[in-house]
Amino acid sequence: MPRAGLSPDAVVRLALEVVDAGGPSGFAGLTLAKVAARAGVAAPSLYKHVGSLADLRREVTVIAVRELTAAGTSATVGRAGADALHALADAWRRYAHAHPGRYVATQIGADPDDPADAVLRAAGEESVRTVVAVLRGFGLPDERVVDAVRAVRAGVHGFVTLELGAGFRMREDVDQSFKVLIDMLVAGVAALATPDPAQATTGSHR
Amino acid sequence: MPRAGLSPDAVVRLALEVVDAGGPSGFAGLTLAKVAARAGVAAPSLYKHVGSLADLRREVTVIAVRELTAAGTSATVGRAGADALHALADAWRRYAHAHPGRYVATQIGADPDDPADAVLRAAGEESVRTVVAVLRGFGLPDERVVDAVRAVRAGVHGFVTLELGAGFRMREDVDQSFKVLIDMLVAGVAALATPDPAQATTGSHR
DNA sequence: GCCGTCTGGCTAATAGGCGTAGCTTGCTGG
DNA sequence: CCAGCAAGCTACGCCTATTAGCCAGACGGC
Repeated sequence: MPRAGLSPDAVVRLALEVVDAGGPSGFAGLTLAKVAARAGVAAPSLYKHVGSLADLRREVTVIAVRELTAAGTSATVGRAGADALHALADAWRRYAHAHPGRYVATQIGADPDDPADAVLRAAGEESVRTVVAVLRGFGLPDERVVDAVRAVRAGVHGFVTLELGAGFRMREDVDQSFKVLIDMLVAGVAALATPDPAQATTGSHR
Repeated sequence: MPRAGLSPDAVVRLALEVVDAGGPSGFAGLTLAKVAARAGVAAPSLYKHVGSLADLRREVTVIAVRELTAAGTSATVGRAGADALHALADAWRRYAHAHPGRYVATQIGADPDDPADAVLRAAGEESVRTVVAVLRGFGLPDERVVDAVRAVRAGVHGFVTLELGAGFRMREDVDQSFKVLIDMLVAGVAALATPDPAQATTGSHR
């Protein structure tokens, strides 16, 4: 009969704890039963605060996406060009290392048709906006921006995903490999900005 | 009392059907119950042919990895350099489009310590070997090969993952964006091969 | 041709997950 | 002070995986 004093926000906070406690598979291991146990409450009681497990997962995802976005923006403030892009990529990877479960949550795509995913869609677009802002510094023609954004997202996300999934042996060299990848992306984006295809990799930005 | 005539291989075949029928989430939706239904058999009967759901998933993963490897090798035979790398990347992406469920299965990382994952580990290494072979054509110094392999894997895998996960709006331009990304990787790998950097950005620390 | 054994099915049952229904009780606004 | 709302609870239904134990068909040895 003692009230546990839960609230929707408190439940989400506990869910984040569960995700964080589970390592890279923390998001997959997020379960109402675990949240309830952490709250000291029977599982069905959670439905007074949350619509469903799917809802809870979505809320966790939104928070993770926003945190990732914030990490990117705060890392790139006052920087431009290659410097900013490196900072953005490093910030993303640091976030993934610090919160692997939340980073995995980030990978969840929003259903374009589901109204319940509207907030998540907005969060994702906000995140893309950061990348666009960083790439603006390269002076890309408008029709190439989308390609550059996708390349950067794909490269960083793919690298981090492989890394978290234990896809790499030789752990010591991973930092170096990441730097090489980002250098490739920087050079590639810079090349996209120069309409003359003869000479690539001229680091001129704008 | 009529025998269904199952066998371990037949069960795996049915599992692949379930995965294929489920689209990008087919691998996540792989369940013993579904396999049993497809086999016309009660779920516990499957244990006569398969150790557990985890075992079945691993077998599916191994097959998917081998198929992906085969797609890559057959696409690159007789090609070299940028041509081969484009062919490899395209082959991977085509495989992911043709078998999204199996491609997702491919992402499962092998546990380096689990003996049960030995076959999966071997399959993954075989796959990496294809990439190494393709990159050999660029004349990379040995100590850069690992960086190049990781960059290529990360880029292609990240792109395809985002694409399958509905991470891209404006679906029409995706092919173009992929080509741009692969061009970046090709140029980046080529730049890695030339030790004289007019502008190689091999910069700050370690 | 027959018998024994092996094996591939089955049902029953356990354990754990999500989610719903309906009850009870503590807290709070008037 | 009390009525009602809200936050707990238990009990239940349905879905998973997995184990245990039973039974009958098929096949090898004689």
